[in-house]
Amino acid sequence: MAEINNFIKTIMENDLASGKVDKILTRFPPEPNAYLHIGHARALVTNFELAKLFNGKTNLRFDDTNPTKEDASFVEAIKEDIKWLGYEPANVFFGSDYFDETFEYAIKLIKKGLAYVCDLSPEEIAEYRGSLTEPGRNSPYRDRSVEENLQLFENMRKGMYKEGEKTLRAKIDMASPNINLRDPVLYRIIYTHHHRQGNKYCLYPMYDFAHPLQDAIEGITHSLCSLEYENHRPLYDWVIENCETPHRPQQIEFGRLNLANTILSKRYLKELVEKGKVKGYDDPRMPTLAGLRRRGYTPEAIKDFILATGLSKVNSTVDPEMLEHAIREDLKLKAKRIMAVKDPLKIVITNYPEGQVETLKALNNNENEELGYRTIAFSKYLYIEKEDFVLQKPNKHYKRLALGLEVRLYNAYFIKANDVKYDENGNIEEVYCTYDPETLSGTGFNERKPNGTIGFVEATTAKRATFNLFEPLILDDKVDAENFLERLNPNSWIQMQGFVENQEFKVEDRYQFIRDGYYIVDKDTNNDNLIFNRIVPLKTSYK
RNA sequence: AGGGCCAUAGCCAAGCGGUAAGGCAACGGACUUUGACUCCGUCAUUUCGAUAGUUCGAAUCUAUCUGGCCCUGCCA
Repeated sequence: MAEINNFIKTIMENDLASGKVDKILTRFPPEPNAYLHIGHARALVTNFELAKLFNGKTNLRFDDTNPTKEDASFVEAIKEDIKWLGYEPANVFFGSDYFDETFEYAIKLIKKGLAYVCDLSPEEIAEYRGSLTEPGRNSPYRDRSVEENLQLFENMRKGMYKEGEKTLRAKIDMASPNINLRDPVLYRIIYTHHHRQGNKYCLYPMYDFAHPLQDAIEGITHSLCSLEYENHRPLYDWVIENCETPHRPQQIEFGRLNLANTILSKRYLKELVEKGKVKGYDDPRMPTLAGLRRRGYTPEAIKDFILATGLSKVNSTVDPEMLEHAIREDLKLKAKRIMAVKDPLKIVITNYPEGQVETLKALNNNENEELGYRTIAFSKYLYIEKEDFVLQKPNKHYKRLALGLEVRLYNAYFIKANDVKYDENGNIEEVYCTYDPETLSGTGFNERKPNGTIGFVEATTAKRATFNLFEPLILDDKVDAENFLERLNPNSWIQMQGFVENQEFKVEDRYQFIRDGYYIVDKDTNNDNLIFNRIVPLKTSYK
């Protein structure tokens, strides 16, 4: 696996060396309101790998402070993705389990005169906040006494007010150039059933108040988050400072990861699913971890990809080629090479005895002999890929079959194409070839060079199979989120019916089909319905 | 425009005052029972967004400028 090296690692090294911290404790804090996607994998892998590097630990913490957006089903999906990647959180916590403790800290702020109950409506709060260029004005409720605030806050907790009627606000600075510091709301009233707490609370802390406290309570040393929270760090620090938490975590921001030509935002992934443009969050075309898993990506490939792309203080848009490279690299030595024909063309070996089926020994992976051998069939009747035959060699770079040319059938013999038979529509129906028994693979035959090597399957023993090929959902270079639905690739899922050699296939086994790509046996596969999903095509370079 | 952050090749990304790592992609070539893999080679020196300065020496320090991202939810 690639080595982890980034500015956060340096910060941790320094903090450890200076004695600022004596162990590393990170946390991965998803809000349970969406499926994890490849972009989230950066935060996930970074938090776990960095902690692991320093023999530290990582907590999984569901940031569930807004019951109107969250759902328990996402909790399970997120847990499963993390487990799939091979990470085991030291603890699984829920931000909402700290509500009582968080509440006590709010009381403390009120007593210190640093928080007050405000009766302004949402519109009024916005108006009083000022603008980017103009300072805000103090709320008329800013100077309520500590006693009155305490009483009102208690009433809020008891459910004596309607939603939106009152908030608890921090008393900081309405003239701050950082708008997050203009008396931010700490608590709001919400009467919605919470996925974990039920109807126990009607008072919910805002992210800006809850998050630093959650980090402090758990003893998080380095709280990693994305760039857009940089403006919130002064508030994060204010909360930690003024709540006088025993432990003081530090927030560090890094750039988000995007994939070129891929839409990653929650809102749009949700739209794809809800409008039926894909078959669900685990549709193999989706950039979700569930989708990539279904597609056949391995956890190792995902992790390698994340580490290979690194991270810095810029939001990066990485070329999907890098992800594809990671999965090819991982499967290279692991996947057996077998033969399949997605679009069959029948071959008749005219000098091969009718009715005879020969068994040949084939190496499972020419780069890794440990994967052993299997047997494949050969006879007078074979299938090859339609695109591997043309009547006449089109150019000197063409390395496949044509009339008068000889090619090697992978794992088998040289065959030479002599004639073709057309059907009533004028399409090529069969190709008549002769084979040379001297040229069997593995015998070291070296008298002449064939015009390339192609795959084949023996026709009488072959298994029928369905091949699913996937193209990016969106092909444009610039993904305009506003009207992406209209520009979805109509051919993003291509299905082909063909044949594979006669082997036993288990669900989720991965193979390399010679001269084509890496495939996984789909979970819907059964005895009479073999389904292969193409994980990624092989690299090709036609000249 | 008030504030914050960022800027190194087509895409990522090291570098932290001593003379531009690495990966992906691309391009030559060798090898080959996969046009794959592997191997060899090329790929920033009017060079680190631009300009000016400090210094024996600057991608690294300073100033100014330019460009990009984020911030006016009782979202996270």
